[in-house]
Amino acid sequence: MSVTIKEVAERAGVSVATASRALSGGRGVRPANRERVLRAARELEYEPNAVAAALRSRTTNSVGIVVPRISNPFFATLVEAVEREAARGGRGLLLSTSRYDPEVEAGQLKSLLDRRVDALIAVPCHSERSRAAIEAAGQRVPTVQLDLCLDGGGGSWVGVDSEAGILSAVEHLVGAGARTLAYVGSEPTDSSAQARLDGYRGAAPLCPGGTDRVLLGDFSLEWGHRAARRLLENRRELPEGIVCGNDTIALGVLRELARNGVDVPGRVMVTGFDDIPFAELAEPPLTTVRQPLEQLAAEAVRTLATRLGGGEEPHRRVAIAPELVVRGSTRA
Amino acid sequence: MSVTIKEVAERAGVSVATASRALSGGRGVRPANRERVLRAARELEYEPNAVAAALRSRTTNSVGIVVPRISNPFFATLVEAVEREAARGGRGLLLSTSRYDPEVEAGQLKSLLDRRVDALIAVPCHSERSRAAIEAAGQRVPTVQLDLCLDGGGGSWVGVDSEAGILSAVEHLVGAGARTLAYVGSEPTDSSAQARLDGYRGAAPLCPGGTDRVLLGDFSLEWGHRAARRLLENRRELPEGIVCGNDTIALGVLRELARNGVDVPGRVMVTGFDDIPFAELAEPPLTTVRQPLEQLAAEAVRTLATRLGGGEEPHRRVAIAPELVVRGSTRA
DNA sequence: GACATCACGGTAATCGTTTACATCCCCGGC
DNA sequence: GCCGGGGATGTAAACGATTACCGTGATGTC
Repeated sequence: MSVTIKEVAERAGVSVATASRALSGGRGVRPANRERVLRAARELEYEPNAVAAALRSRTTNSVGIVVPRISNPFFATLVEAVEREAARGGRGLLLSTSRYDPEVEAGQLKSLLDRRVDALIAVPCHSERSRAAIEAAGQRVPTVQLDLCLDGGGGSWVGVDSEAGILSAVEHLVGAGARTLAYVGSEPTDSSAQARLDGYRGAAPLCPGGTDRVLLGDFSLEWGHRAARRLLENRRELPEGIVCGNDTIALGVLRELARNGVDVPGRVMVTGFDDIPFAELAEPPLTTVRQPLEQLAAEAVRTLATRLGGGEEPHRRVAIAPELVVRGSTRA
Repeated sequence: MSVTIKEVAERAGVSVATASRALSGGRGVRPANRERVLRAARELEYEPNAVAAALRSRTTNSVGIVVPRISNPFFATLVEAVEREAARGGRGLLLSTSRYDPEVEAGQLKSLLDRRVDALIAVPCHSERSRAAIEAAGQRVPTVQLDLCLDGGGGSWVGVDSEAGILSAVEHLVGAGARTLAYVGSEPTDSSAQARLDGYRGAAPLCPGGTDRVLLGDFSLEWGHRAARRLLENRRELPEGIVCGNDTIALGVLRELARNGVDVPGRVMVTGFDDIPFAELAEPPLTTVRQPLEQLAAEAVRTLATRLGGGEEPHRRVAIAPELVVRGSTRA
């Protein structure tokens, strides 16, 4: 069917060994021979069979990634950055989604391992029920947890320093004059939700007034709506600053406040977390904690690369400090 | 290193051939032997090497996809749907991005072919300069163009019926009382831009008043802003309906109109195209033409599946009719 | 001139499966 | 009792590269 290295070798008048050497790097081959091989390959329109190469060399030049979903812009951007980083190193990216189901996630990981990816990047969809599969994978190939991580740590991880991010949001709100705060976030079912909540509780003392209103639901727009309605029940006690666990919640909150004629940022200031693309399109544009996605992806791939380079490195845990992006939903 | 089928066969007391047959389907193996093989595999924690299987069987059970970018929510959703569809069939998904660069796109396609994907799905980033690479790929494996397509057709394609979509938007606007229309879209550098523009021109006669204002730029928010400013220059000639080439443009237009105190939908009605997630979060929520992404993905995979099934089918071109979603930016 | 060294190139083993083909056995029909 | 057929199994040849190992000739050194 397709032309093999054997035919290239024949046409160039050398052995397959020499042809192989010439085609991959060309070290230890006389320039004249190298040229003849390359020309023969070109003339025959030779297309190397990466599968065969992978079998023999025991490396597929590919990395697998499993994320909860791609339609979430946050993960999409992350995947894009990882893809670019991988492509730069000549590696392919095998993408899977877990749909927030640990069983599916385990199956996807297994499938990726069967396909012999050189390394794995995973966003564990559950801080406990993802453990078995991810640790098993870590036994077989370099594996790094991205963004979320397993409870209790264990294995490499690259993510953002959520506590620091929330802290900067709280500092900003207090600095801008907010005397009372509330937190609207998600139940701590994953490590980010947990860390953000911890961050809020840790930063609360900075605010002299009240900070005791903590509403926990999930990371959805609807929860933002509901939480805002709850805060609006007693108009007088409406906090002057609302720290949200992510941008989606914050957009929900903003919307509900607008519907009820509450002035943002005049009466209430709102902050989000992530800096999804719509954050700056909101009305008013949302002040938020930006996730340094490019950096996260680059760091994740770098972590894997050093592990692939043969170093039996100890596990790394990298927390990158995020940056506060101030927009119209808070006063400067 | 890892356990091979040979060891499984030994433990089960059969030949590797029988072990292989038992592990894949189990047809032509006595139930007793089948059981013993499966048990041995379980006990040894055998993990099949998909690379070796792929080499011998000449099929990798994987499909490649190349899209311009994944951070675009439209493509992200598409990729997600394709991933789900592929996973359902036990196939892996190799993801690449072209970053709207035909050269990069060609390189990615070649890399995927080297990896011997069974089939390819591509969103050609340029209607002409993508041609060579995509046609070359089509020679080697079943290939389907998704969403966008090459100029002049050729090869299989699955996408949305843009003309019909724009037509339904125009009909809706006219039905809601708009007497003058304008179109804000992208220069026809890709097939969708072209089809939507054609759609507008085709539908224009439905509107008794003027429809001659056609502003062409690119598919960006900024272009939406600029185009709206241009329309606002002469306030009296502001059209009563603005048909936008996609949602991003429409959001830009909405925003600029809001800044200038124009009542939407009272004075002007606006429609988008795509139905990206933020469309319903806009203020007012955007009436738009929804792309049936799940259907597109399913249809694309189905197209490939029939081609993989051995059928030397002629090329298929499938245009799915989109659905108009009416929201607050137009009057019902 | 002898010998160690070195760069290059060829032969063949190898990676872990699938599968073509041969073999064997059992059964039923005549 | 013989033969044909079919199902289960084993043997071994692929699949298409990489690479361990060895041979060869050139070169350098003494």
